[in-house]
Amino acid sequence: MDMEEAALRKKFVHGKKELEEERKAESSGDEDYNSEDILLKVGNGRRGSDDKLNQYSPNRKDFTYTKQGSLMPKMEMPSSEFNSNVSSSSQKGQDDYLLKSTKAEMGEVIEENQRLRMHLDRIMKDYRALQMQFQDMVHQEPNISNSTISTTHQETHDEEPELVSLSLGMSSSKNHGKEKVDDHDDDDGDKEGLALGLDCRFKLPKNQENEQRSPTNPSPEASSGEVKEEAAGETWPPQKSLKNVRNDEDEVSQQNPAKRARVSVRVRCDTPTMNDGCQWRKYGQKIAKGNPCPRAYYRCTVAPNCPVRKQVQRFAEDMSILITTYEGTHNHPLPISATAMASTTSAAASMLLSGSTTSGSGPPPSAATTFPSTNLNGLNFYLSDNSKSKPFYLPNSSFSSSPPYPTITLDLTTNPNIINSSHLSKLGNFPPRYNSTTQNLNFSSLESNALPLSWNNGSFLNYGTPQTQQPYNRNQNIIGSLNFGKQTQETLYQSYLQKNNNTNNMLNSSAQQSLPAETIAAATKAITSDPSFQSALAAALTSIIGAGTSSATGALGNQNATDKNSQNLKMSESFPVLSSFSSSTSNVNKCAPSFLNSSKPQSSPNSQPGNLMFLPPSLPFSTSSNKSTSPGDNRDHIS
DNA sequence: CGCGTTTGACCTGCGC
DNA sequence: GCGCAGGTCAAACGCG
Repeated sequence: MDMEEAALRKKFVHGKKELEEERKAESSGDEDYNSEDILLKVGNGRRGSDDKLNQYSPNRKDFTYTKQGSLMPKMEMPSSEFNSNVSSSSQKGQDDYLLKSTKAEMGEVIEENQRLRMHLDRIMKDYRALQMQFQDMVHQEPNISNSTISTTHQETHDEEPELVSLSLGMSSSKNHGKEKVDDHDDDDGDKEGLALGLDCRFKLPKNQENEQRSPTNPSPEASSGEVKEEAAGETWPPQKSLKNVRNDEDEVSQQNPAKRARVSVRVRCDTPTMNDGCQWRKYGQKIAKGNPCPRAYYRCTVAPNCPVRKQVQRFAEDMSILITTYEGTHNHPLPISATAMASTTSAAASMLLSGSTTSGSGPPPSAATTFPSTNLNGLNFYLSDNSKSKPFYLPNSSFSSSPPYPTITLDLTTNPNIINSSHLSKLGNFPPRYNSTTQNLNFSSLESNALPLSWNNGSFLNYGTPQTQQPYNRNQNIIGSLNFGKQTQETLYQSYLQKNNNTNNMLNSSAQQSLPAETIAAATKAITSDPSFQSALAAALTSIIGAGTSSATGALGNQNATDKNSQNLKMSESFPVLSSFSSSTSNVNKCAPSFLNSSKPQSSPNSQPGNLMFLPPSLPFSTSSNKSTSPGDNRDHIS
């Protein structure tokens, strides 16, 4: 008995050791991934491996993850029994049973390990091949695209804008990829394969930023490394309001007549607005046609000249849904608390622009794009066009004339039924004048229909460190809420931004205005094949989840009592990053109620959501002056 | 008193 | 040209 047990243990340990050794051998290369990283990366672009990857889902009950990412069988018996402390004869029967079952599990584990090894090898090969492929494209395309992007923008300026809807965690998909997103991994991959700039210019002085802006690529953020909430090339204010624009902004606008993209974020939020980490000043409010709820206009006040504005409006048919539309490009570094949102929205926006200006003829930057559905880091990420699946939206519905700007909507509400085109149409032109072509992107997490994302009134991610927020002390309250490695996030985001330039250039260079259907297909390709977008999205999502796992010291506050009470994900549980989005609908997306809150006892209920309630009272940077730090603070009587 | 919000007026673009 | 609607301005107002 004991000998058998010992043999089993030895066998098991041996198998485990092999895995570890293999991992070491693989990590000895240029990249320092672990198996998780590799799986994740491959998951970015290769749909074909989804099923395989799913095997690693921590959701599996018979396996658990070790810190190193290796799979360990979940032993039914206590570890003490496994340590051959089987002296008691009364337990012999039980021990026999346990040993028998353990033996069987051991065999499974060994087989599993072997399979894993094979998969790992294959994945590594695929990944490197893709990496090389993309790298080649990145190196080859920029020159061409740089010379043509300006004209491309001109040519596409009048092209019919599209509304792209991004739905996070809304549909039930079957994919359960291994969803853990490893930021470092992304960084590495970006660095090597995507040539993403990792130089952090987050605080680049504005003049330098302008210098770094490529004349051919209007996106300030993309080149300057600033966080952008809008798509590349877009500039605020609209041409009609240029009279009030600063000179530098005028220059940008004039140089970049390219269409502007808007990013609309839809969140269930009980608070007037969601706190996205930026400071906003309300400058107007208006009743929009078709929506009894007034639309509020906010201007970014982080920097005096920041052209970024946003509109906040309640959803007409569901007042609990708050729609925030961002427009413009920040000309200043953003508070860390704002980078998460910014990265997500910028990714979406750039994707939108890329897709809208890309013809379907060109090969996607990377293989593995599957239309209309793609697995993105475990997110079922599919796009539906007018002719195909229409999960939640009814494209071509009641949108009126051609919208001035392409708009991408990030739908963080959990109820797919609510958000659909018919509802949109009743928003009262919010965004205004939307048009026919509606692209739907559903970042659905498998079985989950809810996204644990919550902005906590906006800042759903807080991974910053004080050092990075020097200019924005007011927002530092967020610090301490979720610190999971700012550098990783920043790097990743920077990488995304920089890479995005390349991608856009690439896409634009090959782009000609195309038919709507083609445009949709192109957008799909662009989206699904754009590792940067995936990375950015994954980063945002990961940060959320990662934050949740970390015992967020600070709260992401800003929730009203109701939100706070809302249940939340048990972040303490092990989860695969993206797959973990399976929260009940109720959890989802109330601005405040985020799972993030769950990690934090609502110690600091703040009547003013905008005020970074997150700050421990002791923190010096909290000031009362930021009354308007976020619209949430502002008493905009929306709804 | 300073700062932010409110709100009516104004500007602009678009469709008829 | 007119009307409508979105968007912005800026004086008035309120709050701390």
